[in-house]
Amino acid sequence: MSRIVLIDGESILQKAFYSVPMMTDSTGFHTNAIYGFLNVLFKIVEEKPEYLSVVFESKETDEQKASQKMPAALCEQIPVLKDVLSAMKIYLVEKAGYKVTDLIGTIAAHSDKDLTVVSDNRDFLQLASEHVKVSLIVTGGGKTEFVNYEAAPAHFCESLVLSKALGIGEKTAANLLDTYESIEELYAHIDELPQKSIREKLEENQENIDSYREVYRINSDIEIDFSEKRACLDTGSILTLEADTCLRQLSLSGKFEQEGLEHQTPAINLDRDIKVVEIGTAEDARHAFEVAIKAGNAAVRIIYAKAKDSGELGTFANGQMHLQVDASEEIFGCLLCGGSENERNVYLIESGGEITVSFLQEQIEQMLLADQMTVSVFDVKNDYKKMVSAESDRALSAYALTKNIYDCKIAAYLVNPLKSDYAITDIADEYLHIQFEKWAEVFGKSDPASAYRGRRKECLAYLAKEAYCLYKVRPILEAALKQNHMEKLFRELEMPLTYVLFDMEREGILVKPEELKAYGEALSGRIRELEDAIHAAAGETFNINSPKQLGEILFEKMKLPDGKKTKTGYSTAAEVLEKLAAEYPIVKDILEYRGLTKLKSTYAEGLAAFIDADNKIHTNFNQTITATGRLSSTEPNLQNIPMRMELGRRIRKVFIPQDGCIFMDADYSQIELRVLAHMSDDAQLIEAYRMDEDIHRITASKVFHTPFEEVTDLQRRNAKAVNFGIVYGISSFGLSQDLSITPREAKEYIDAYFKTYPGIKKFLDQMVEDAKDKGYCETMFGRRRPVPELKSTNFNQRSFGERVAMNSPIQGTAADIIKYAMVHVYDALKKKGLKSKLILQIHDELLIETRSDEIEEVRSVLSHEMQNACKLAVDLEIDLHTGSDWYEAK
DNA sequence: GTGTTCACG
DNA sequence: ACGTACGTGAACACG
Repeated sequence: MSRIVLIDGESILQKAFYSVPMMTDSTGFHTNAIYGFLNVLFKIVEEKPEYLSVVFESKETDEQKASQKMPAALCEQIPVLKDVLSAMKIYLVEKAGYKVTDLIGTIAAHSDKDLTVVSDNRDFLQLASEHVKVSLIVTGGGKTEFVNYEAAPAHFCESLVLSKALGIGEKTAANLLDTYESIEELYAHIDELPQKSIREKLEENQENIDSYREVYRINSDIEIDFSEKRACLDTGSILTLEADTCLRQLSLSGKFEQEGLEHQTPAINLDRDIKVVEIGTAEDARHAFEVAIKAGNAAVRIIYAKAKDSGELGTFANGQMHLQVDASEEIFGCLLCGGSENERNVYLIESGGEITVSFLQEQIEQMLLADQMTVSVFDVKNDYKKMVSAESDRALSAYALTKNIYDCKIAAYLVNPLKSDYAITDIADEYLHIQFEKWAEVFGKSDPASAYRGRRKECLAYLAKEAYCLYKVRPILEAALKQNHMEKLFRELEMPLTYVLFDMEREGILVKPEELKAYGEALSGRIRELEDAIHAAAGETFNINSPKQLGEILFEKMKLPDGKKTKTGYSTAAEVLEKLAAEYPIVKDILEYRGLTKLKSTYAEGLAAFIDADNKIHTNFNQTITATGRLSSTEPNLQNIPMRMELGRRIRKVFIPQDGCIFMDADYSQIELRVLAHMSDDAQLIEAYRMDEDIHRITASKVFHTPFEEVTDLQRRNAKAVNFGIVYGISSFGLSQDLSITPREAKEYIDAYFKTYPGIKKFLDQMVEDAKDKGYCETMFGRRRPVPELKSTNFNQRSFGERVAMNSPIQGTAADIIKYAMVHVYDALKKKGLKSKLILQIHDELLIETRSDEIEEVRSVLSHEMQNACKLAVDLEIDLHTGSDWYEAK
């Protein structure tokens, strides 16, 4: 017997809210109503109804709050419940502007199946009939039960209207109607009524009766598409992995023990079940992509390597170098999951024969740019080279190029930026509960291209497993991002940015290898001198680079007054040595030696090792490393090229633009402090920025009660240090270290600062409180960082958590802003057809290799997009310079 | 692999 | 009574 169950969403949720004790997830989000609702739902599901749907009045949350005085703690649970239900693949019905009663009434009137309406609203009894069962929820004593009605009680509609209109009890109304049969009859015999009060009420409200009839009548003539097919319920799969992920985030996982609700265990053995299906003809390949596009959803893993080519050098027997040219073909293939009926059959489409490299690239690109498509990938920045044609690269914005791409690595990072690793195996384990061997466990250190050369089959089988996992995990990550309201950040910022970074890396930065070499050699002489002097002063030769040996020499043999200790011994950090430098020449030499060897090994020699055949350095920008949302740069790190000291700064002279170009460099002026001014809405700090004067001097003037013109250098320096400290999550000890003053004095500065800018104090306290409450802090754009340290019982850990809660929203918002600027600058340059290229980002700074004939256009794009990356209460100012090398442009 | 140091924002 | 400024990456020494 097939029956449609319709659940009145709001009324059940509301009932649950008031009958289940308050509970929250780890972030402080209220979950009691959701929990109660799901208990009801699962109870219904246990009965294995064939069709089930939850009906909501789709009101805006704000509207709800206003119109029904709904508590915020309940309101906030509604959208989340809807997400959970969607994840369970339960059919949600809602139509703006209509009451649930009317929606359900309409569905009931138009269905030829029997219905059950589950609600807390007695009004539904009007519908009760042979075909419509009304199930009213009754809670009490921790139990939830349903009272079923298969027929409306006698005179139900009339007594409902009467009781509402007169404000009398339903019982009283029903008794009256038992006697007089209808409201009209009642009025006809009004004089016979014994109670004076009832008579009066009847007389007063005679005109209202019809309007009450209207209000309580259940309409059945709404235009609504109710799809029985979509309501069809597969009870076995209610607890999908998406749903499980949602419930885990709500700390509700495992709280339901109803039968038939076992987790949908991925009864899958990747090695046994995932099959690589080789596609041999262009026609089959085309078909596979067509199927994927039609499904609107697929996952791909790309394998690509150039054959041994011009890059690799061989050696003749006589020692002469030569280019080793290997005739072997280009390796290019893709593993496509979602292009077949059975997702466990992963297609291998490999170049060869009639499947040419360019054909395959075209097919992939077509899928990438199709309408209504989602392509699940992993670390897509590495794949663009083969996924996007030169034409599209030239013509399309980063946003357009990435609109269909779903990079699971980026998504997993946004869900939780604190992980040390975002390998596919980690993601599969966490979100799919699927375990398989890490790449390195199978193939060691060899990259996919060389693994392919030696162990083709195994390599492809591994990539197929990855493709399958990406296919399965995408909806789960999507649900998690949706729940965290991070879809926009993902779609409109991080995904387009993947393409911007790809292009920056591909472009690289040109260097002058000979000058870099000369720079290193120039250091060597002085380094040797210092080495000799230090050894002579110590009376023995030792390794100056060994903190252990150096500590022993200085503090034991030479008996210098020891300062700080580290876990392993004496600290020889610059901070300690600087205090001794004035008195002991050897220490001064050591500091100079340290500085010079740092420049030589890390920069002169370190950078030289990364110069490619094109005389360029192609750094790697990592988008999934930092806890705050910043980028990081590796192999080599081009975000820490010396700047503060003149000698080191000269290294920047070896970074040069290509022929016909200059460098244009722009950096935000105190972006973090401006973000703080905006986020805190502190009137004083905002005003200070509107004055358009030296912010540190203004701060000094205000904090030390000194006229602006009379602020001393020391006062300004102190104010500047406090400004920095504030952004880091100030502590008196930290500030005292920085300024070499006592923590007592530091505290006085801080107190004076907060007195000057009371809004800042309030804001920072609020940030900590919010983070303690919710378990995470967030940026203006909704980027989150969990702060588990706040729960620590260890004072230091907890203090650290508090500083993180103050710093991360600021540093992270600044990171979001420059990322937006990058995407906008990139797209604007492309839209204007300019050939100048964004090549570096250094946290608050962008470097553009600017064609000499585009200087003014680029200047205008760069400054406009950086200054207008977002709207703040204060202006975003930049300093912009040009030059013929990076030293000059900065 | 971990700790120390130091380059940057 | 704790012992710190926030965020990174690379080189080097050492177990």
